Amino acid sequence: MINSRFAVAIHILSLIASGPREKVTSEYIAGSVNTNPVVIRRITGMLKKAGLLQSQVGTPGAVLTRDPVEISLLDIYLAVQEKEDLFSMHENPNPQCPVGKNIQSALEDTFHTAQTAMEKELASKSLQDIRTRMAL
Amino acid sequence: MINSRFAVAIHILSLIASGPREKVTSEYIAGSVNTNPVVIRRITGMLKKAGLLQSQVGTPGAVLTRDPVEISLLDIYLAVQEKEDLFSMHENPNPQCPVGKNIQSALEDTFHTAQTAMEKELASKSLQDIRTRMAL
DNA sequence: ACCTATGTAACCATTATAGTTACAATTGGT
DNA sequence: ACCAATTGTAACTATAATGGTTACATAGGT
Repeated sequence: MINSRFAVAIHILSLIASGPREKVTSEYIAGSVNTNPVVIRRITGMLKKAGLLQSQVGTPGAVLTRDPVEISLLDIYLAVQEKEDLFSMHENPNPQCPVGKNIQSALEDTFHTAQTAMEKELASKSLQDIRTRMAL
Repeated sequence: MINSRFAVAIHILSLIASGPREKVTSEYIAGSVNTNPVVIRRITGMLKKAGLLQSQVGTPGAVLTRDPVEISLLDIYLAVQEKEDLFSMHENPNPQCPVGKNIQSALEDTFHTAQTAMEKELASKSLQDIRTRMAL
């Protein structure tokens, strides 16, 4: 199961896209998400590192670096996910066994295809699409 | 990240599809997967509950209930996944806030679409496809 | 100077996962 | 009838990821 950072990140970016900068502090966002401000700042840090927003110590709030139409859900997803593989493999299957020897390469390709199908779907939706769905 | 039970389950079913029944004991499978026999029996239990294989206390091994061509990777995936949602949501966003109020329903649909894209890909591949890739 | 906010580090509680030990129940061979 | 082997589970452990929390250094705005 994919962690809730993705959902929270979309929530955060939606707020930043809407509010005036000074309003969307980590404190304020935390109030909307219903969590601790540090959790927000942690995720904000990931989004910043990915180049999706800008912020500064001492200056309240944050701003998007580009238009919500230009931010795909895949951009957001990749920003907050540390593992780049969606599926896990078991380590060290027995190479003496025909199945153990070949299972990994066989699965690698299949897993990659499935992951790509999901990511393609995320790539086709923008932050603005989500905002529109919320009637913002 | 999706747990390795899925990969192990495919491994297990591949062995059962190949070997003669008496040979593919949990002990033998564990040797190929490189783990503990109980881990194998645990996953085998899930696959059995999903109707993908048959086994009996006292009788070594297991058999598939249908042809590998008729077992999709989605069947296997669903058999070993307990949560049916791929994406997590944050609980209790603030209903006083326009975003907090609408984020969940907005994401629900989007997440569902992305998950479906991935599952559709898994549904299009069979256990036999994997076996073929392993040259079995 | 003072207040407020960001950015991090450090720590904790909870949960999922995989591995392990132990054992009851059942089958088949002798 | 007995024994060995095997499945099916329960229970426990270790590890890692996650989210929440406290604490604090740093920077801006008044």
